[in-house]
Amino acid sequence: MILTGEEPVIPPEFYHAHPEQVARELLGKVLVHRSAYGLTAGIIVETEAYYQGDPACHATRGKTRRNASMFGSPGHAYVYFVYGNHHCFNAVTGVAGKGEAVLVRALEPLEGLELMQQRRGDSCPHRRLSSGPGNLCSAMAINREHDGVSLFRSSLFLVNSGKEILPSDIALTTRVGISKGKELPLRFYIRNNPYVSRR
DNA sequence: GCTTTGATGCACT
DNA sequence: GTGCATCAAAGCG
Repeated sequence: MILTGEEPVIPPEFYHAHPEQVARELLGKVLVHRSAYGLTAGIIVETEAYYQGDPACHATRGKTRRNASMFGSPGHAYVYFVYGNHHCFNAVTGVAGKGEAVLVRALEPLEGLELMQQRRGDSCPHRRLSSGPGNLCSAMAINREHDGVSLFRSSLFLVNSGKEILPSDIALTTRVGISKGKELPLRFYIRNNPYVSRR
């Protein structure tokens, strides 16, 4: 599949739903970044939901400078820096003020492959270009400058691919890398997709 | 202030 | 499978 540039941008209303639903529906959608150096895009193949009251959710202990954009309008980005090395990209969902979001964990590279490779380094195998939340931010050049930006009218946005993901193709598991709420099944990925970060 | 920990990834065994 | 780089927030006092 190749982007024509005519794909409809996903409207803000799409994000006005429970993060669990958005996490499921984001699979198969395309994340696009028009940077100064060129365009990169990938199909979302792995997501995790973080909701109000969820012990693993960054918003659970209240609003801080770091997580402030989580409490903003749905359809905006929440990007944070973690482990001193990596950025993680989320789409804010639900209702403004609640602090709910969907973490995008892996993309199937679609456009700007050379640029992604350049950003990730020559030794990075194709399969790992944008597999894992830190890797995908690196490949897409997503960083804290994107924290809080609109996902429907900025250079970072989502479009419909027209590709339909069947419920039977979606796997549901527990989330990766958390210590609280680890038993909750809130991770979604496209079954048998080679770009998913972990089985 | 000072310590701990984290929604990670990579090199190495 | 294990160890560790690296640092900003959060938690504590």
